[in-house]
Amino acid sequence: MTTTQERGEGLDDLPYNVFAKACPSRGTLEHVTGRWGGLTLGALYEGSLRFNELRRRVDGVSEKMLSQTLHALERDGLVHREAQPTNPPRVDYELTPLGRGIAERLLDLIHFVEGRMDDVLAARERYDETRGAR
Amino acid sequence: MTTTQERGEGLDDLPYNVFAKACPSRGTLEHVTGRWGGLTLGALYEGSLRFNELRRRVDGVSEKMLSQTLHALERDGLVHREAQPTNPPRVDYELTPLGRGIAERLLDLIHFVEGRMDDVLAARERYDETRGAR
DNA sequence: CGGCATCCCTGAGGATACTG
DNA sequence: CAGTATCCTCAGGGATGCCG
Repeated sequence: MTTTQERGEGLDDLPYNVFAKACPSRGTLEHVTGRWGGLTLGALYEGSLRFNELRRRVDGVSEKMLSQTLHALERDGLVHREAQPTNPPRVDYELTPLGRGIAERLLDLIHFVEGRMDDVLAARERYDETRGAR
Repeated sequence: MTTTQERGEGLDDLPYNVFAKACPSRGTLEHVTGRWGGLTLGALYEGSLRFNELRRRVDGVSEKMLSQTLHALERDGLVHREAQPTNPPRVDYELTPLGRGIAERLLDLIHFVEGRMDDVLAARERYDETRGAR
C-alpha cells in the first residue's frame, strides 16, 4: 500500500522524491548541497580548474575533502575529470552540461542568500536579544 | 592588502562572499542547504505546518534535529514560529517572506535534481563499471 | 603537482526518557 | 502535542606521511 509519505504528499509527481528517506535523489542533493559540494560546483562554474586552484578557491577545504567531494561529483556525472599524463601531472576539472544546470541553480541560491545577509544578521540580533542569547 | 581570494575572484562584488571561510553567509548557506534545513524549508513552502506534521513530511528527521533545525532557521529569520497557548499546545511554523525567496530557489534546485536522476544514476553505473566499483 | 593511506578526534546526530 | 535533557555512537573531516 502506497502512503502519501512515499509519494511526497503531492509536492510533485516525479518518480523521484527528495523528501522520502530512501530516494536516491536525496543522496545526490546532499552531494550537491553538502558542505563542500556546493562551493566546488560554484567555483567550477566560471571555468575548468586544476586541483590546487580549486583548493585555493574553496577557502578552508582540506585536500582530502576536496578529493572526496570531486569523486562524488564525478561519479554523479556533474564534473568531468581530464588528466594529462605529463610530468608534473596536470589534471583539470570542469562541469558537465548536467553539472552546469545544477551549478546555475545553486549559484542563484547562493547569490540570493549573499544579497540578503543584512536581513539575516538583523534577524539574528533580534532573536538573540529577545531570548537572552541563551 | 586585499587578495582576490578574499573578494571571491570577481564572482560578484557583494559585501558577502560564501567562498571565504569567515563569511557569515557561509553559515546561513549551511543552515539552508544542510541535511535537514533544505528539506524543512521545502516542506514549509506549501504552507504552514505543525511540529509533528513537519516531522512526518521530512522523512527520517529526528525530533531533536528538527527542533534544532527550526531554531536555526527561525534565528536567521527564514521561519516564523506561531505558538498558541492552548491545551494541548499548538505551534505552527511558516516561512517568512525571506524564507520564501530562499525556499523557491532551493525547490528549483531540488526539482531540477529530481528531474535528472536518471542521468545521474546512469553516470554512476558507468563510473562504477569503469573503475571496478572500488 | 595531484593525489591516496592512515591515524585520530570532534561533533553531528540518533535513541531514550522526561516535562509542561 | 511540542518540545527539552542526556547519553552515546559513529562517521565527517583535519593532520600527517608517502608516492607516481
